[in-house]
Amino acid sequence: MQTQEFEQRYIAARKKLIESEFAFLNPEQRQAVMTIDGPLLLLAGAGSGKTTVLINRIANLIRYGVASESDTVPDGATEADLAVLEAGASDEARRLAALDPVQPWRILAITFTNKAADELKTRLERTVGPAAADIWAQTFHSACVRILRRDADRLGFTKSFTIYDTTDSQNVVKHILKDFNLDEKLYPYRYILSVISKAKDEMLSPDAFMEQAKKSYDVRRTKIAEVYAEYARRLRDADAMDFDDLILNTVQLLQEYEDVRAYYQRKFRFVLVDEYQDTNHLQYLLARTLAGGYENICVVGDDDQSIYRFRGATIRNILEFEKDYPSARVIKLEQNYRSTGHILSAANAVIRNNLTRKGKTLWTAKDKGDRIQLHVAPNENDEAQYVADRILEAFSQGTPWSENAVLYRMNAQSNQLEYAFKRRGIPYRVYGGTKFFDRAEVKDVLAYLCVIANPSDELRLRRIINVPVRGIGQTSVEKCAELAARDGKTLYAVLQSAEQYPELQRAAGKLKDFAAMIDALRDMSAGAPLDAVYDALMERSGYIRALQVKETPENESRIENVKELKSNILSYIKDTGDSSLNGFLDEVALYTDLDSLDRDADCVVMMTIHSAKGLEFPTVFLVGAEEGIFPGLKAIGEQEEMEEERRLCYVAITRAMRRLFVTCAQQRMLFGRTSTNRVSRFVEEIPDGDLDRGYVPRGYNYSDAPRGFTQSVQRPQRQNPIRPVITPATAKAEPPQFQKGEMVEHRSFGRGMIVSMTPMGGDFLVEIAFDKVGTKRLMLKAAARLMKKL
DNA sequence: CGCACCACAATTTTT
DNA sequence: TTGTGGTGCG
Repeated sequence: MQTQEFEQRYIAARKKLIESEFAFLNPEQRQAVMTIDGPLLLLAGAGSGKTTVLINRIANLIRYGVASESDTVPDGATEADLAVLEAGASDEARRLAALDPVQPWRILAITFTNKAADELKTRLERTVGPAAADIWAQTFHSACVRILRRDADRLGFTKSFTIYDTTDSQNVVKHILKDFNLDEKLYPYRYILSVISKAKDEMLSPDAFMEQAKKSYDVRRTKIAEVYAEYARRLRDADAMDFDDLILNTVQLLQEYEDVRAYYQRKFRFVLVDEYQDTNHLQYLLARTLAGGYENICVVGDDDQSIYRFRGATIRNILEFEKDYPSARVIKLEQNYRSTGHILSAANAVIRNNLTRKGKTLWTAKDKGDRIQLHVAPNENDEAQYVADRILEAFSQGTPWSENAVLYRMNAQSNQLEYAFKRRGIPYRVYGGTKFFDRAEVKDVLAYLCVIANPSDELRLRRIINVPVRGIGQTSVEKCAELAARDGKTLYAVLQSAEQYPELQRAAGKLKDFAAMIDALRDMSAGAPLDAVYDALMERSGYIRALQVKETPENESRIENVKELKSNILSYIKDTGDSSLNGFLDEVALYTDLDSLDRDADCVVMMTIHSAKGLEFPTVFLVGAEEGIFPGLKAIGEQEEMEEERRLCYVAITRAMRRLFVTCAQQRMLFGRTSTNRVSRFVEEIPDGDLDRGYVPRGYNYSDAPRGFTQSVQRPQRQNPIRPVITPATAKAEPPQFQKGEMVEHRSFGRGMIVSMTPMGGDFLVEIAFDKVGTKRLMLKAAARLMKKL
């Protein structure tokens, strides 16, 4: 018999034990980890350790189940048990503390990026061990694919439907515009896609959208409705879904099919959503529906970091979470572990100017650190030089290149910086450039694989039907398409039975051969592992052979890329243990960022502020802080847009751990036009105490400053003493594996000779004369792993 | 059919 | 200014 006193002591001891397990967290973090039941909104400021909380919350669920909040005492509990619990941490005590532990497969943790999902998985693995493998830690899109692969046939797709990426969607729309004879000026495909995307977000079917458009008597909108309908039809015919469809169709599947909904709602006892401020309406619905069984939904977000409004993200989701879930509990994480005082104070001051926000103020236990350094350069060229100089200066004092990040509003701003870095031999890497999977040759091979998996995929079929050239011209393809339309077959089906069509007599043989090749590869893919299918594809299609015919450097790099794809396949098989074609294609379709930020390479990092979200760097350069650039022209005079820009600025500032430089140019040439800009209002919003304005030329708003002055001469001395400079000679320099005069083979630049080698910091600056791409200056440490001696 | 040249447009973009 | 996409010619 358990007395009331016994129960209370038992519950208290149990809670104390769990608390001690998470003693390394701060009180708010710990509270978040130990809050179990019902909806929970976690307002997590930048750098407040939200991923840590997410991980440990899951760990708590798996280890202790609902124990940290429950007032239930297990039936058979004895005095002896209590004694063990009260004695504190031991394996036995931990076992006793657990109450209804949550099975890992009943936890769904949704993120936005693959990077975030991967990080979550890796850290979960480290914290909870092998159990991590069963947790659904996925992106919105990959979770939807997983759900749809089971039941897509109920929606009229096959289970091996294809995923269209943005480029595919664009191509479909472009084709439709052409077929409909619509003027591209009046109907830009980008705009149309954004309208379609918005319609999907509101769950408006093409019919419903059309009805709405007709009611508005808007001719243009009515036309767009027709395009939308045709777009939907074509994707359906191709057995394809675009990114929005993945979410939309999942929501529809769950809404329309009681049994499917019940299955997932019973399955997911706990749902966690990361970056909740970036969810759009559909994603909100999805999360809400999936969590509909137990309503144990925990969302983590920061309204101040919502920067994807233009993509449909609505800050409403986070601002009104408490309305959506009246029983919701709210916990704010306001202690920042990333940035020093001045930086944080500046971030707070800037964001405070926004009206639409929940309101929270970050604080730090760190000291004030350096003030934010402002630099007003006469033009964008000097601005870039200033940045390069500061980085070089830091490097000579022992700071690795990779501790520096340069953030800008637009990709177009990176050029001048690249130029300045190249001239000084500063190794850098630009993120957000052309991605591996966007290369034409890679897309070709992937198109082959897509067609093998899904012959209805006409878009991709058309792409490769004559690549490499096999004598199937435009005319033949169009004729086939007409026949397909006439007989209500797919284009591919016409190819397969080409000999039956007298219209095709001349091309029939080639068409049939092509279809036979794809068919054979499909048969093979049913049994053989993917890498073998790839080899067979290369052999039978002659893709690489065709590239080898002409020995140009471009073709060589194309061959490299195609082969690189095979190593991607191999590592996919190795990582997942899955060697199916469909699995790999899903991965590729949803993975935009495979060559993601690798920490090994010691390079200065350059990217847009958008791509920097979620990252941190010891030193950050925020460049182009000018009215018209940041905030952008389009935001000036628009309240909501301006607030989004300000949030973007908040994100930028809070990326910096120890040092933040803000730069702007009085005159800037952008898109071939020179303009004179004032310093960004966001800079003016930073309190004087946190900002070192450096040297400000008289009348800095205008273009009358003397040209060609250099900042270092005219700027007053910094207040903080500059650390002694380590001369390159005294820095620890490893003996180089390479020597002057040697011939080397570089992975991207090819064959070359080392012309010079200059010690610099703990590294060497090498100059290599390449046969094909001319002389390049590289930092040896970074380059060495890409080179071998010849 | 492939390549060269010219016009045109250019926030941001997790999937 | 730079990159891309479309057109026209060899």
